[in-house]
Amino acid sequence: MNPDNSLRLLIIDDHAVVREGLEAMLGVAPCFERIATAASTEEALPICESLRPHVVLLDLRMPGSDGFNALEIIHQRWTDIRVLVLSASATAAEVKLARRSGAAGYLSKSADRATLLDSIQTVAAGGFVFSPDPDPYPSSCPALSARELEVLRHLGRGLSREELGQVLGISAETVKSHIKAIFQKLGAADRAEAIARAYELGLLSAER
Amino acid sequence: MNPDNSLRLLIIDDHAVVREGLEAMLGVAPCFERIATAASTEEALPICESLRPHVVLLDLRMPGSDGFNALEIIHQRWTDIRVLVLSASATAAEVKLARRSGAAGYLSKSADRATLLDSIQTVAAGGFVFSPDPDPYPSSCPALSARELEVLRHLGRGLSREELGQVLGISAETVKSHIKAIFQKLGAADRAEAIARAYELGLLSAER
DNA sequence: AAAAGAATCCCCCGCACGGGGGATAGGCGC
DNA sequence: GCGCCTATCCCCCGTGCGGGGGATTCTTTT
Repeated sequence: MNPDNSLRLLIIDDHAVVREGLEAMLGVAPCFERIATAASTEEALPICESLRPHVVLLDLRMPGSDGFNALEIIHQRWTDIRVLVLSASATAAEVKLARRSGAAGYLSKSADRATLLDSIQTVAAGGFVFSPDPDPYPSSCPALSARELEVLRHLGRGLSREELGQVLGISAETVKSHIKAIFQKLGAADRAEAIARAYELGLLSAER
Repeated sequence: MNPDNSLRLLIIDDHAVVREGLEAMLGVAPCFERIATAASTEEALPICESLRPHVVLLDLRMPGSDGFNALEIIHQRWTDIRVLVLSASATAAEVKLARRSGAAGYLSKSADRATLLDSIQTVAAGGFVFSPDPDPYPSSCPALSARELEVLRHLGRGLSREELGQVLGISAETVKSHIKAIFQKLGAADRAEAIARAYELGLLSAER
């Protein structure tokens, strides 16, 4: 599909182990012209500009500017760059959200090397990789919708209904409806419990 | 310290990417006789028996039987095997717990390749690696008091001030004071943000 | 075509929440 | 003894929160 030495790849992950590991693992494949790495979004942007990678491997969970930010920025600024999201927990809701944010694919870290290489090539060729495979995680959560997950994330930042509505461009009443649905699905009595349950279920993660 | 080709290493991580990445990354080092991998605790135990690795690289965050289990089992069954814990978030409490559970070392995934290799060799030689280095994470938490942490935990269970007061045997007003202090220390606007920050800072942990 | 779900918006209402003031004890350091 | 911190308790007060009831448009599924 892709001739040898033709792909430029950028790996964005805050963990050196994952970063260097991926580099070592993919470095032996003949299809890459160059593999670059970045530990943060800030570090990644100038590299995108200069290297013009075909594919970006992006970890969603990073401290500071979270992965979704990076995803949206890259997708909007360089529409030709294909972003393949690599995440620890592949929640259905998060996959959906990633897709809507412009990702070309979403891969669990549980994927093996062959799958990873395949996915990179597929994505580079203009394809999409959104495996509907549920991750071997607790996942006994009644699947929040993409919108609900988005609301939930902002709840964790201390936003009021009103503020949240402004951020999302919807009315505070709608936000209320979403929050109500979240409570019901997570079996939470209030926002605090909802956030706690979200962390326990892996819907939110400490290593952003 | 260690002659070439003398070390047997077992990598335990549920993420294939990390597993194979580490393998590829460490494979080039001359000090290893053999590197094996396992995706779960169940998979790892028979390998420990047959391979008798000198060092086990263990990821604490795994679904099902969590990492601490594996750590304790391995440490008790094969006292000569040195376990080097590799974790995403190096919470002080978690490091302490790992040490007490028999780990020979605790390393953040943010550690670079050289540090990792060093640590493996140190541990294999009978040494310990418990870097008191705070992770490049927010970690600027102004130390909640024991009582405040207790209150915080219950907040995550959705208790009201009144209920919380009954559980702790104090008045709801006092609970309010504690909550107020928690907000101030964590810079949170409300309970939801307090819980989120607590998880991010490692004050609360998803893998109980 | 019909059913189901998601996302959007609206009403009423009670009360718990969180911010602002305090006060009184006990423990620890020096 | 004096300061500092923590834990405990109390008041007032506005408003945001969450529960209850709805409605309308979509898309997706059946």
